Amino acid sequence: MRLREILRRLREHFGRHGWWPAETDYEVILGAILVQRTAWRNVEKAIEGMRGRGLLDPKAVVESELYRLEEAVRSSGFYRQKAWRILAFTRYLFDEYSGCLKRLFSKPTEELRRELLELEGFGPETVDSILLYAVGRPVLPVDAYVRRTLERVEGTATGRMPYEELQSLIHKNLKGGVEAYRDLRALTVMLGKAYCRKDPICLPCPLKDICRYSLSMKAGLEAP
DNA sequence: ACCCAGGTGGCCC
DNA sequence: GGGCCACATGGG
Repeated sequence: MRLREILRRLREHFGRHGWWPAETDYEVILGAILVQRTAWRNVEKAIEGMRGRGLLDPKAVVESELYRLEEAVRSSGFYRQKAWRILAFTRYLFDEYSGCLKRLFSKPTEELRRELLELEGFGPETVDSILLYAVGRPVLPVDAYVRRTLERVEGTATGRMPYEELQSLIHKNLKGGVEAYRDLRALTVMLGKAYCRKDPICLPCPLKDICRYSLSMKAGLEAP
């Protein structure tokens, strides 16, 4: 897998961008839940909905009524499940860790990962996003953008591997630690958005000449 | 009136 | 392991 090369080109093209758009660790967790199968612009509204109701703080959330949380996050879609998942996680945080994220985060990566995966609505991508962007562990969330990028550069056999299998293959082939994984995740998202067919931007796609496959235009890896 | 977006869980074979 | 479905809103 040419992950080093992919990352090098993306960094050269977009600059370093180890982002997660959030002010606090708790907000990263909220965003990771709210963004499930949803466009980020709708998540922003939901976060603002929570901010407007004073709900960006775990203490406020755990004392809040479910319906109030639901109306706050309505714009993110699947709002009933998401409100419940946020409330259930926050209750668990208070029941098990006195509401202290630092205490939860102090566990070893594998143990913490297994524990978070037990929570309702915390699948592998949500958990790994939290591990990478809130806890700061070298774990790559394998999202749709990473998959589509690898499908085109390396082929569908790679892009469609089961989650854990693909993730460990990536971990084996890219050792740059937290910074590398944050950049790879962020920059593949930026690539997908920048080269979406509907986007008017017309620059050469930084990966075009190393793509073995171009399936559909949908993921946007075709240069315009 | 479609189709899609930075998933997850349940059910089926 | 893989295929299908519900979950729901906002934008193109």
